[in-house]
Amino acid sequence: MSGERYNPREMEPKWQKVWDDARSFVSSNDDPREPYYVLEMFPYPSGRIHMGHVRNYSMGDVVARYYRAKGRNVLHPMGWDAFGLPAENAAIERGMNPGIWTRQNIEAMKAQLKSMGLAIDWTREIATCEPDYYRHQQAMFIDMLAAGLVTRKKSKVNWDPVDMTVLANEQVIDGRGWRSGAVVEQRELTQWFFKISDYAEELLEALDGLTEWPEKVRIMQRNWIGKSEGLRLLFELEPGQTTAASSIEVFTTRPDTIFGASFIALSPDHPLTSELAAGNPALAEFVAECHRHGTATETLEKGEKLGLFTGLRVKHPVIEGATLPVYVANFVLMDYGTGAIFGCPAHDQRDLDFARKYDLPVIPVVLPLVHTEAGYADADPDAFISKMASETEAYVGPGKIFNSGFLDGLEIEAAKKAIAAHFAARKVDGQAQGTVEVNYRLRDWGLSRQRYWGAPIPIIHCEVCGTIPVPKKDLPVVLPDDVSFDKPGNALDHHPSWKHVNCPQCGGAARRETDTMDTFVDSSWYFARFTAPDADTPTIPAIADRWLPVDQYIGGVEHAILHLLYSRFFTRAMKATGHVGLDEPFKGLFTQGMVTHETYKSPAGEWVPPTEVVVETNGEQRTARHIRSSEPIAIGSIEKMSKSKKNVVDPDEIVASYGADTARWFMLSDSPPERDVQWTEAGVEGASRFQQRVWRLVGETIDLAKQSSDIVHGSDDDEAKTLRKAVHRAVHHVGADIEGLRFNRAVAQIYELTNALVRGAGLVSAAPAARLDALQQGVERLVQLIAPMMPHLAETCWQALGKPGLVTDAPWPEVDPALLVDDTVTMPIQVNGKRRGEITVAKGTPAAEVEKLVLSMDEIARILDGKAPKKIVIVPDRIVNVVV
RNA sequence: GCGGGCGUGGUGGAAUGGUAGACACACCGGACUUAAAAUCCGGAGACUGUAUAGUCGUACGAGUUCGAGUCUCGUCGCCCGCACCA
Repeated sequence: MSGERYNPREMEPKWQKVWDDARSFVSSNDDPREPYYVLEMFPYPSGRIHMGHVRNYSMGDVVARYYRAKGRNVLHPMGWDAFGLPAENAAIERGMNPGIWTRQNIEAMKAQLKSMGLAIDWTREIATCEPDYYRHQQAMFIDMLAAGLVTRKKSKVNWDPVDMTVLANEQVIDGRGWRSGAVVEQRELTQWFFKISDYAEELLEALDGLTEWPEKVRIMQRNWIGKSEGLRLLFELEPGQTTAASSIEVFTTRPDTIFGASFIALSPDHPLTSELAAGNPALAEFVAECHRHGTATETLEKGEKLGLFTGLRVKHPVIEGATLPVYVANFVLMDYGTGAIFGCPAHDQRDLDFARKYDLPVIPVVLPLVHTEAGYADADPDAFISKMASETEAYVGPGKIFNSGFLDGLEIEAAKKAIAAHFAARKVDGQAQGTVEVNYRLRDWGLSRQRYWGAPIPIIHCEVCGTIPVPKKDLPVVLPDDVSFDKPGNALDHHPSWKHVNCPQCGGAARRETDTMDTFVDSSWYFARFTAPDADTPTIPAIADRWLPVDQYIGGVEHAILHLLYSRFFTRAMKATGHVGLDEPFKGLFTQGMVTHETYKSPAGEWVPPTEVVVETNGEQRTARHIRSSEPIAIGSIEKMSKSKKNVVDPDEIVASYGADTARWFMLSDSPPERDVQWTEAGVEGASRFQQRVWRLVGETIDLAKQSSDIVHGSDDDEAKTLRKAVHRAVHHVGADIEGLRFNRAVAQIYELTNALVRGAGLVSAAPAARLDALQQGVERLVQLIAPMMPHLAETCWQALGKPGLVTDAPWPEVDPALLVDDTVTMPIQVNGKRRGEITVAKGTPAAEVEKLVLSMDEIARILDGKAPKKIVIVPDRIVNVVV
């Protein structure tokens, strides 16, 4: 049988059918074995899989197949994140119904995924656009509403005045609508929110427990939640002003710099600003100006600070008789803190920029430490004050408070405490002037989308009864199929009859909510639905709790914040409403890198796809030309595969020409999985060659066994022993590397083992009785090691070797610990830290004996040249270092 | 600006503080072949014209250590995330 090439095109569909028929990857909720849940982020059904999917699902599949072999009850499901804008765009551009378009895409992508030979339990497949899925989401929304986890409030949206539609943030490009090009306006709509901010502290604290998450993702979430501790502080208005208000409340994290305050600034959206603008045309114009610039990126990037004096003045809270001017400033945000600040220019960069522009006082109150010959010392106050008088950089470092009355001499933290106590004891408008407060950057999660293709929010608006949830017995609220997209705006809203219903409470005429849910809601619980995909309730809590949390979740970093944070919140909300019994959905998280490719450009400057380019290597030189026209092609930089740069490689074509195993193997080899991988023709060729190499090795082994069918196996000779050791080492390391998701290292181990086995096969004929058994066993183990990565090849080899059953069902090989250790060890010998030789001794040789041996060595004596060693460091079994 | 990460041969990358460059790709040489492909064997960090020898070498500069790619400090460069959050 040797000499015959392995044909993946023939074998891959064959084995896929065998696994299907045997229901190999269907997992049972009743299986008593220890569960293991591995999940890759489910795809949006765009219609075609891309190399990023291949990489993502290859990794998950290795984990799934490995833990199956280790005897765990593995859950490895797949579904579709099927709601979202592209379906509506297809409807508008091609006149296709979003549902039909989406379901066609799902079928096409499913076929592609199946051709990869993934160990997926397809019986649990779910698509978020199906009423069977979103009815449960609607039910949970109602539960969460009842539990006080949902609220309704006004919020701004991006409004495209030409298309008459609400735009998502990513549809706003440089302040204009992506389709119409019209300048986008901000409009206020009443929308639904999940009260995720109520969980800010808990979501923050629980991050510490997610030890199997990348540190990077945890930091990103921590920053996103953005906890800060500060003081709410009331500033009394001077009497006789143009407003009825008597005070302004600000939030600050630097109350210690209060003696350095030189102005108050209000957000353009502050209620007091609106009140004042009503009687002040210049201010009204300024506020309008700020709104126009609000979305324009140039303003943000330049960061120009603009403000307008309101004419109001407040009393300085700690300097008797002093007052501060009140400005409206473009850089003050309404939705953080109180929408008003006090400015201390000396110690805040923004405030300093503002002060320089409007010529406001700069009063230093924190004295930095300076480095002197004697060490660190306080800076000279007068010198610092005169330096700051013309300085353009604020001092934000540590130091001692000065220039600040009763705070003088305190460190910053102590001063914060002292000033907080001071203001807590004083009263303004009958309340404490200052209150310590913790603030979070995290806002509530607005889930309303003015879109057709999403899960309907199950609410009915009644003129009489108000906002009424749809009774659970009436769920699901199903999207109508007969919609048209010829009018701009929300097709659901335009539907002639859908929204007209009777109020479930009073029976009178009422109106359905026509907003649908953010698709992030869909993806915030699908992992739980997989545990009981046919249940009549959203979950079966006992079953969900047995599988969850997901042991290993794998996906792109682009979801590091929103999807993962929302899922963490939603799991808590599901717990609060009795749908699961746990807080954290994902125990282990892994974020894989992107797939990149070289870019190519024609002389005309157009991007050229790799399929139309021939790359030629001439020594060190690489040149490219067009496959048809032969015109020279410029080889450009390596970029993430994207349609716009045309540097994409279609997985279908790779599977058709090289087979799924080759694509999978290449995705796993070489590059560490968390880093970007570069797709290269040479790399794929190499993967394909390795596949053939394994196949030849198997064939050769079978031939050797046939030729030696009459020999009696004797005991191992040294070659056989060496081979067995190599095998056990490889089994050990590959297992550990897969568990640690170091697939590239697992691959390297397998290469090494293959090299050893090929060499071993060449040595069998000389002594078959002593060596054949070791080879055969080694090749069998090799097949098992590659099975999680190249499962089709592995099955073919397994069968050829005459092994019963499927390698997919074979238990992971056991490691004999005795074969992992050598009885001798080679220790390098260093002289003054430089390697000068080595010595091979029995393992565990005592240091004293090693020292004697080393000093008696000629080469060492030569290097020492008669000098006596000052010290000899010996780490047993590791290294010798002679210090002269 | 703030936060995080990274910097190792021609390339992707290995290396619990202990022999730097495993493994692979590309390259070069040889074998087989009429020839090519495929395959097999071998070479290879740089420099010292030779190499069983030596020197240098993990972005750069210091430091800790018997010993540093790995730890500490500083500099430079690249990448990512957040970005007027008071």
